[in-house]
Amino acid sequence: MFKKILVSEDIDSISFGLVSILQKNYPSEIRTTKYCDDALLKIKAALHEGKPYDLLITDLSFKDDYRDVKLSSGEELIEAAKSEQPGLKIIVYSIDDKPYRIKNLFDKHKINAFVAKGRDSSTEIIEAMDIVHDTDTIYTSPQLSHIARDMAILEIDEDDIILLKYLSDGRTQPEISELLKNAGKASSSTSSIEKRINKLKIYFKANNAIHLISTVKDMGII
Amino acid sequence: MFKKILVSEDIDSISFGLVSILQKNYPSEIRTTKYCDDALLKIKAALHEGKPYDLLITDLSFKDDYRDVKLSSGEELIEAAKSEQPGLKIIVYSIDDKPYRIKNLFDKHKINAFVAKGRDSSTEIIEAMDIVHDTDTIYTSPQLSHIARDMAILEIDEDDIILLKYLSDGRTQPEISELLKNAGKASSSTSSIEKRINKLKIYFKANNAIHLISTVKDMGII
DNA sequence: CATTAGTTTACGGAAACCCGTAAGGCTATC
DNA sequence: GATAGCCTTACGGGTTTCCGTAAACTAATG
Repeated sequence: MFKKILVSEDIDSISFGLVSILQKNYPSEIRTTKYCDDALLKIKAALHEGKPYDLLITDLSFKDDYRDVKLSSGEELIEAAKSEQPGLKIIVYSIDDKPYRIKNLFDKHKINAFVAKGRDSSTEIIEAMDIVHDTDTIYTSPQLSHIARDMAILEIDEDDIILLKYLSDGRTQPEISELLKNAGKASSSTSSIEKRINKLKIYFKANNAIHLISTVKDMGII
Repeated sequence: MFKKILVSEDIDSISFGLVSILQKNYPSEIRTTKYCDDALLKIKAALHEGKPYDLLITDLSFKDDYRDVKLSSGEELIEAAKSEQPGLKIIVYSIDDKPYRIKNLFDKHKINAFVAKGRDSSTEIIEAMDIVHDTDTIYTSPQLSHIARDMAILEIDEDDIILLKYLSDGRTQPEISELLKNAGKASSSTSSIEKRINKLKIYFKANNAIHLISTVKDMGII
């Protein structure tokens, strides 16, 4: 059983509800933070005291407000936390159920579970905690199981993402070519860019570039 | 003070947290639902019994799942609820802080308050409830006050929205022209469509159509 | 009815995008 | 080092979009 849990979630009602759910099920020590920076500080401090957290439950998106923050997203917090305390188990609790982001979380950030905010998230959180604690198996909410399938065929890379972002920023293809050349990227000719866009249009079944950007934005890829 | 409150929110942890906050402050009768359809049924039933709800607190977006639903969004629930019980006070509690949607909620759906899910939403909910109960003033979360300003200059109409949706669906301008003609819309020539797109590009400071669609999607207009 | 103002449509050239084909370059293998 | 396969780049012509200008239409006014 987890002894010391940190909850990182900015929306007060969610944080409140989440803590209630946890307390109802486990006699753990639970701390909450509303900012990623604070979460990292707490993790560091606990590590220093020799009483480290053994589980981090975090959201992905945090609202901007008046405060200047170093870590502005769950991804950044996870990366920072892992480099401080590599063994820390991490459960992401988020509304964002876009295949690409979830895939990234498991592949790059080595999170242990992804629980989607939803009608049954309280039971899923508990399930996830049990599995993550006892085994090295990863956990995802049942309704996201289809994503495992999507993930397999999701073969778009960093460069694709960059290109899509340039397009969505209103750059023309010659402009993008220049930008990529200056960034020292390979295959930066207008021709290659055309080809890449074409590949993406086929992949996402888009009629034209506008449709493509619309689609990838809906999917949360950019 | 509100005597009978209905909370319509699909994510269990939020619903749980919200109810705790309400109970801590008011001795009201509180019911919760995870589906808009159920919320409407509860409102109808209470009305029939002669013990109607006097406040509805609802989210805007609800997750799809296995259940077939008639009302799939908060907007639809609000419209249905208002037609059943015009006097019902409504507070929207949502993460979606896009000017256009909020403007619509106040203008078309005559909601009484909009509280943004955030770090201080528990106090804001209480504030909103006090104001909405005692007066006919509308309430919005303080951090959204800038939206009142944005709202004033937000002069895009239904036809603009339709056009933007067609564009984001990958239609060409001649195709859109045909579609609008068939729908019996005025100013449906390719020329007029060009002109309208151009107006929108200027308005949203977009370099090209891709950029335009990207921008309006970010703003939650479509 | 003539004039004016505002809106819608038409048109044409320039720019950007789309799409197929082909040439050039790199690597691996025999 | 010749060959084949793969990736990148180049090029050309067709389509779509972009943008300015002008014509046609509508409605209101004197």
